Amino acid sequence: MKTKPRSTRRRLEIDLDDEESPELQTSSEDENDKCYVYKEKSKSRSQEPGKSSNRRKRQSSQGKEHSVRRLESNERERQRMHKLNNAFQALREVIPHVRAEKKLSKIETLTLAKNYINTLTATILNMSSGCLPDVQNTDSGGGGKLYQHYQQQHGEEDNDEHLEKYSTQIHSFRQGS
DNA sequence: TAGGCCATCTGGTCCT
DNA sequence: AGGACCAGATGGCCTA
Repeated sequence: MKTKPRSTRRRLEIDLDDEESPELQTSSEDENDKCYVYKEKSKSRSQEPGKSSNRRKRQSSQGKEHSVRRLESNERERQRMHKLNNAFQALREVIPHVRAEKKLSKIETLTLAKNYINTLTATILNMSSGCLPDVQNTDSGGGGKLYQHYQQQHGEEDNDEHLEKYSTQIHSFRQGS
């Protein structure tokens, strides 16, 4: 269980008057929700040959303006990631799975979703086999296009394989892999 | 304690 | 030009 909201876990607090101390410091104000002060991260990247000095020069020449833009950019990136996480959550809610007491990870969510879609597609094709609409005369999609697309993606695979695969996967997640 | 998962920061690149 | 997107880095939390 995650006891602490992660959204407020770390925040950049750039001291606009001090740009020359590349180090990580902890704020002692709140021990329960530590707020880290990142002066400069990603050392390995900034030490790439030919790049480090340019970045340093640019930052010191533009100083505060750069820092302000960085903060705005960080905020937008957080919002973007929050949207992405909301989408993951929405996906989790529509995927049937057995491990309801534990949240699916992102990779589990994507993998299950893919196999769930395959299973549904296979089921639909099984149900509609023998009465597929004429592909040539339909331009609005429907079973024909679905069938075409499915065949392109899966060739001659047995439809039942997907149900079996999905079912197996659900059980492996159940066992907490 | 190691490993998995995650949030956040960051600089580069793409797109509008 | 500025925002969106991406991938790498980092460090915190949790569980086996």
